[in-house]
Amino acid sequence: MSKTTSQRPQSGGPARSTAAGVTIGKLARAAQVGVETVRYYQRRHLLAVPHSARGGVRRYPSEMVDRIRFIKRSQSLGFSLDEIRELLRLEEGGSRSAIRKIAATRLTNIRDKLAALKRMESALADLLRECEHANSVAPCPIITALSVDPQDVIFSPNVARAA
Amino acid sequence: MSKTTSQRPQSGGPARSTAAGVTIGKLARAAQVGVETVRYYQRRHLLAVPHSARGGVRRYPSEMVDRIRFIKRSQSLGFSLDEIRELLRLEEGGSRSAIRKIAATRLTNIRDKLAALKRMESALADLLRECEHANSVAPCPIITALSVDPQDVIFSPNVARAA
DNA sequence: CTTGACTCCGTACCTAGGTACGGAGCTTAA
DNA sequence: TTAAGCTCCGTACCTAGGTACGGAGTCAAG
Repeated sequence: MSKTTSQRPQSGGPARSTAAGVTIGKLARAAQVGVETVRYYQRRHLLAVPHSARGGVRRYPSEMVDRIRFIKRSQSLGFSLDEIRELLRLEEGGSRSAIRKIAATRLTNIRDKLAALKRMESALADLLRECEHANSVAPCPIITALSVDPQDVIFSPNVARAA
Repeated sequence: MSKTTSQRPQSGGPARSTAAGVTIGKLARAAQVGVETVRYYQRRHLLAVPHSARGGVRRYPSEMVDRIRFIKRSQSLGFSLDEIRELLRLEEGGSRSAIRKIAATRLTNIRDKLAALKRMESALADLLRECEHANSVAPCPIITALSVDPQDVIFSPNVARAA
């Protein structure tokens, strides 16, 4: 549809010719990402750079939209771009166990972060509750806890900034 | 204690004189951070830079160790350096409500992250379980889910990379 | 008075995942 | 043919919280 100029929602302009495939701008719009993001994925080797057909403007197969969506969905599950590159490599025909291994590693990492965040959440919630119920002349319990408190209770060291 | 050279555990060297206070290296060691980290906190205005007593080497009051520990404990509860700067400013005499507001904001943020991580965790755990129980000839359920799946179920968009 | 350890200061680098800029060239509608 | 709008490519910038480097100065002990 819309080979000629008939309706085109997003900022129309010259972007197609008779050649097969779409230009990078159209690809990016279709995948709901920025052109710069597509180029970034190319630099990170998540997307191939098609051979430019003499002259310079490259044409992308429309399946590449699916590949970008794959990337985005994978990110939403917490995978890093490096992991997603592996997943894409394994996508067709790769061993299930390799895929599971990547997923399992990421799952462990997510659970670690979850545990760290839960500790923060409960410590902070406790302090906040304490502060709301403490009498007004006493020093703020939040500040007090942060000020000296060598007691563990609050945290095990170096759990906050774990990747 | 230990005004003279009597025992010094960590890599001795010239670091004190008759002047009051400690040098940056001693301060950093006492607070369990790197010298560069102390300087970084100075640049970020979490720590004051003492006037250098003619000649160049600055002397730090030992209370500054407590200040650095305050920063570290605050970080372990999830506060950003900007927030910690505020907390330090409010530490003595600041309004409790201002302190509570900072803590409450951070708590909300932590809970948001927690919710996002939980969604990731359960989606990923489900897929992994599915994959382990699926028969071997079928395509990997993880890949399948990432490949097309326009159905929501897995995620609400843009929840992954929230700050 | 030399030597070694430290300090001072500015600057660059790191992770992760992009975003932004800018000049040059291509494409196509008018 | 010209102008708009795109593409190409390299490079710099962003967040957050540091870490690393390197030259010059200082300080104290031997």
